[in-house]
Order: sequence, then C-alpha cells, then structure tokens
Amino acid sequence: MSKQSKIEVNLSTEEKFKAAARIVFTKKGYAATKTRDIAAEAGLNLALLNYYFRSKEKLFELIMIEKVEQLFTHIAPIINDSTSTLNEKIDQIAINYIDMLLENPDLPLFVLSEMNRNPERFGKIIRLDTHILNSRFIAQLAEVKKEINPIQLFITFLGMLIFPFISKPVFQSSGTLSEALFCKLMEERKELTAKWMKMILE
Amino acid sequence: MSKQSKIEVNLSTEEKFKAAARIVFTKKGYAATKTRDIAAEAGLNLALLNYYFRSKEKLFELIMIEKVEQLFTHIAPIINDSTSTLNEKIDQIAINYIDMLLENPDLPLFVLSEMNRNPERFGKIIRLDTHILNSRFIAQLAEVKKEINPIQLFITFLGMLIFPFISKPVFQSSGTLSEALFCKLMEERKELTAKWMKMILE
DNA sequence: AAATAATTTAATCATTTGATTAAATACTAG
DNA sequence: CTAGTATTTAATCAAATGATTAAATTATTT
Repeated sequence: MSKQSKIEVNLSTEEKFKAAARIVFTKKGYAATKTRDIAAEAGLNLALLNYYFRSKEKLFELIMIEKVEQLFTHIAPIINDSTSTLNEKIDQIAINYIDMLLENPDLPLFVLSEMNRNPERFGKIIRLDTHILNSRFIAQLAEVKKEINPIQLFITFLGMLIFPFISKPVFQSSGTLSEALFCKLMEERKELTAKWMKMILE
Repeated sequence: MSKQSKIEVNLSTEEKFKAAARIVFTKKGYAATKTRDIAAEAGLNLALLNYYFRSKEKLFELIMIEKVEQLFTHIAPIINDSTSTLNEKIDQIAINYIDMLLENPDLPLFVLSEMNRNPERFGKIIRLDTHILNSRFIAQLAEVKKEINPIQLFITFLGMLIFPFISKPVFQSSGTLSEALFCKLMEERKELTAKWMKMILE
C-alpha cells in the first residue's frame, strides 16, 4: 500500500498536478505546502510542476479560485432563486451545504485562513457583494426581520453550517467525538439548522 | 514612525520575545512565520531567540498553550458555575466572549488552524472533556433539550460567537463591512446571540 | 577596580525549498 | 522509419531560513 492517493491515472499531467495541489494545499495551507509534496502526491516530478504552472504561487491561485467558488457558488443559485420562499431557501441551503461540507471538510478553514492572511488579494475573486449581499435571500431576511441587519442573520446561518467543520479537531482532540458520530450529528444538523433559523426569524 | 510595534521597552528580554511571538504567530500562523520576523518585531536578534527558547518549535508551543487557554478557559468559570441558571450563563458567556474576541480577533482562526494541522499534539493541552464537555452548562443544555445532543447546541452557540470573527475578511473583502460597522454589529450581537440561543432552547 | 558571569551580537553553517537547465525519452507527422 | 516536436527527468542553482558559534559587550560580585 503506497501512501500515494487515488489520483486518476488517466488524467492529463496538468490535471494530476491540480488534483494533487487541491489535496495538499487544502490540507496544509499555502505556507506549509512544499512544491515537492505536490509533485510527490501527483506521482510526478518537481521540474514538471514549474514547467506547467511557472510557480507555486500561480498554481495556488488556480486552486484558491476554485475553492472560493466551491465555497460560495454552491449556494448562489439557491440564494438568488426568485421563485422560492425564504423558508424553502433555508431548507435547501442547509441540506445542500452540509452535504457539500461533508465531502469537503477542509474547505472552509482553508479558504478562511488564506483569506485572512491575504485579504487584499481576494476582493476581486469573491464578488460577495453582487452574488450574496445583494441576493434575494438577503432581501427576504431583511423583510422578515426589519430591525436586524441581515448580515447578522446570514453570518449566523453560515456559522451554524460551517463552524462545526472548523471546530471539529477541537472536539475530536478529547476523544469524545468519533468520525462516525460527527457525521451522524451533521446529518441531524441539516434539519436542526433549518428549524433554528426559522425560530430566529419568527 | 517605525513599523516596530508597541512592545513595552521595560519588559524582560524573554517577555519581549514572547510578546513579539504572540503577534507574529497569531497573525501569520506557524509555517508562514520566520524566526527573523519575531526577532525583528521584538527589536532583538535572531541568535538570542534561540538562546532563550532553543527553537522556533519550542517558542511556538509556549504561545500555542497560552492561546488555547485564552480561547477556552475564558468561559470555563462561567460554564461551571453551579449557582447560575442556564439563561444567566448564556447571557454572561455571550457578553464575555465577544468582548474577548473584539480584543483578540485573530485568536480563533489561529488556534483552529494550527489545531487542524496538528490534531494529535493538542489533545493534552485542551482538556475539553473535563472542563467543557462535562460542565454544568452542558448538563443544563441536556436537561432543557433532552432529545438533542448537547454538543449540537454548544457548537451552535460557540459558532454564533466565533464565526463572525473568522469570516470577517470575507465580508470585508467586498468593501461592504467597515471595521466600525463590524464592531457595532458585534456589540449588538451580544444580546442577539443570547436571545437566539434562548429561542432555540424553548 | 578586577574578575567572573550573564547577556548580546555579527558572522557563519547546513538544510530546505522554489526554480532552472540541459539532456533524455516519448510521441507525432511525413 | 526518420525528423522534429512535445514531454519528462536528473542534476543543479540561488535564496531563504532555522540554528550555532565564538567573540564582544554589559552587568554583577568580590
């Protein structure tokens, strides 16, 4: 059993590198990632990585853009649906987002860490203003709770969904939270989060 | 105006290094921190740092232990108070914790990132089991909501308090959230979080 | 004040790490 | 098959970085 992970062997060389970079960058972050680690994870050579991507920095930006989009565009269609009610959106987002996070548990901490280290750079990438802050969802939140800044409510909702994945190592460190239990709790949490958000909005 | 920050000049050399290390480590994380940065921040020399602390690793562990304690022991006394009601605890924690985070905005992301990178190491440090998971607060949550795992409720509460500080750069990146507005929202949030938690528990 | 110990520094080392180069190999078109 | 192009590799470079050393300076003791 090699430590080499399951990167499809029939991918193009470029895609092998990107697949490896996704794994290593999201796991260790930019600074702790060695280009040699990525090459090894891809089963390829270091020079080749630079041949394809010019530099660690360039490759990182490709991955980072992907990951930011993965984190936000996932909910964008739901959030801007003009036909669904607020409660329907809440239900859909909760299910959809927790499913996505179960498959990409390292995603939020990665994006938030790198963004924290380098806030300037990502202003352009995100377009939070157009896609999220001006969304139908935010407008609906503002309608329902006129006296509360909808950002408060939106952060609360996102926090309910994302924070468990960020704080998982803390709870697992004491041994009381197995991987299986965590998954079970997250499944339960789809309904709970939706229910709680609706309570807050009543 | 030097870029050198305000580390008290009358501190002992060791304390100057630790003050500098707190700033640089929490801001940049372990991997991105250069020992030369810490020395410069302290206004001191690199060799001296190794003379006092032997290595970057050792110095980091000192700071990390401090920061983990700062993140959790702050609420420990409240959480284990046997005289206060659940609602009183919620009120106190919300105010107390947001105040602490306003003074240490980089703290949660730092601790959670480093813990994520190195989960094994911090099992001993935290003692989450004894101080938190077996706390009076958790017991009271379990009493009030018998059908829900109290960890769900506790994570939700913590997330409401901590997540805004972790996601701040995301919201600030679009320019819609000034520092002043953020602080105002966090002040409001003390009451809101408490109110929302009580709603969830009804 | 001299001697001794503690503190601080400049210079240097060894390793790591991002990147390059030139040669080797595989692939494709004629 | 051969010539030419694209792909891949091993070897190497240069800069960054954690750590050490030995000398210089300062403080303390006698």
